[in-house]
Amino acid sequence: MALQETMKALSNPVRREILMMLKTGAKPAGDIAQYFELSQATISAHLSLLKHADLIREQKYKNYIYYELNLSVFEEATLWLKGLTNEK
Amino acid sequence: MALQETMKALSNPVRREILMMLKTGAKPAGDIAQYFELSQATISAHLSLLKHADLIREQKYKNYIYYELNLSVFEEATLWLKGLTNEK
DNA sequence: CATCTATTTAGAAATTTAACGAAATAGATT
DNA sequence: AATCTATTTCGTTAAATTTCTAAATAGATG
Repeated sequence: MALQETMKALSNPVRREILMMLKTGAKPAGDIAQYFELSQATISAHLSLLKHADLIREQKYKNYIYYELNLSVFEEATLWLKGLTNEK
Repeated sequence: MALQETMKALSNPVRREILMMLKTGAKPAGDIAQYFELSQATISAHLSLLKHADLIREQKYKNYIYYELNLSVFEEATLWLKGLTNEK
């Protein structure tokens, strides 16, 4: 089930912050890494996980790999939470 | 930050299922444990984590400890997701 | 085509998480 | 008070996660 991957991906604060960064638009991996006090490799691993969870997509341009939000997949997580809080 | 605890708690499938179980009303720990093929001790640990994340509350009655959803805290998680999906 | 540059992959260490059985606790019930 | 019952706590183990450095790759650029 995809929900598990989504929730797992969202459970890490670095990954959540990456997602927040991408709210304002696609960014190359290097820009993202620079923002954190973590190695490029570590950020790359987080990006890979987010990508596998389908929360972000990559798009190559020139020498760079731009990452951008894939909003549609958040729906499922939102719905799960709603299902809990709403209807009786 | 509370969001971290909330997200961490929600990242585990057993804990999410426990929350779903509690949708229909408060249940004693034993009833919850019986539903899973996991030891009482393991379920107790999950309940403890959910309690610390403030997603559930306990309520003692007779010999039992009933657990129930504490819906208000889900709001924060919902809002975080909304903040991501809604307007830039 | 040789070499930068951006990024990923590999391998390893440290930490966290999830699980168990056994022992402890706390509250009813007899 | 003694005992039963529901649940937690303890100590341990196995697996997963997060991080690092170093090496590999893949595309531009000169």
